[in-house]
Amino acid sequence: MRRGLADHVVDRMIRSVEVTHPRAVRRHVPGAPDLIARLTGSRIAGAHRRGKFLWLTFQEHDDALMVHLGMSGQMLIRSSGTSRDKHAHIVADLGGTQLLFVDQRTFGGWWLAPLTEVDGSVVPESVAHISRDPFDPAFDPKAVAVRLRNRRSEIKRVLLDQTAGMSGIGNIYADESLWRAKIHPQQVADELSRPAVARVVEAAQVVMTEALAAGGTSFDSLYVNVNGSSGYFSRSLNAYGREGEPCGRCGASIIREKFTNRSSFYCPRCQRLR
DNA sequence: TATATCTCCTGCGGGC
DNA sequence: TGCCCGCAGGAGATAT
Repeated sequence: MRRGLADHVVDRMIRSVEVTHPRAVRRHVPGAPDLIARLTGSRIAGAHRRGKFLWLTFQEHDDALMVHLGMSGQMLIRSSGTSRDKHAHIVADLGGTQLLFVDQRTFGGWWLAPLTEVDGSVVPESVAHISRDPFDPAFDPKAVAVRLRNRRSEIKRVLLDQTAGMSGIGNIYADESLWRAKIHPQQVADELSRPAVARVVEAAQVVMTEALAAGGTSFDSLYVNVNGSSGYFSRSLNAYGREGEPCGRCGASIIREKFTNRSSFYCPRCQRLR
């Protein structure tokens, strides 16, 4: 999505902004009128990302437009005059084209945040606490493995914690990474061996690289790029969503278990709790 | 201070 | 057919 935005919106000026759902801008504390006023007339300078956080920078000022897609958010490019999507909560007119923020479940949103320097990188303040993701040039797998292994919590919880050492991993990629590394999701991180944690980090890098190459993981029309096309990584999933199906490695039936208001999928034979 | 749980939300599918 | 319930899940707030 970041790449798509870089291709379609960089160097474009925001001519007007319309906010039709207050929840979409709830993280912009001064409110929708302030967000609209500060974006209008701004020319987009760049599109950036860390983990699941996306932001646009501008030529005129040092505030970044933060974008988080939550579960169902989309950033879509449409020709002006195209019929409005029911869940298009924010529309930015770029002159001839529109940048839409569409979000069915309203977990995502837009807000402005000042840029700041953290650990040698310039990022929005909202991202200062978020760990680097595996595609960050400064991502250090060995240092990340040490940080993860310091946590006395289940390894899957640690992977989902965006501040724990590595960001960008959600429920799907956590299950896929742990399947690949042959680690049980409930294994406590600080009870894992150094090689085992290193294996998890490496597996996460591989899983996310493959997913990125496939355009992301899509199960339905909610997961699309800026042009509305879906990713195809879901066809490559080994554990997530495969309850009762044979493990591609050993043939055992994939198990689904409740995990903090969501589900974990894993192979009971390859991923034993030790 | 570290870790765990709750909450927000909408559309869909299943059960009755 | 219509109603109700559970489920999906990211991240901040709140609780332990």
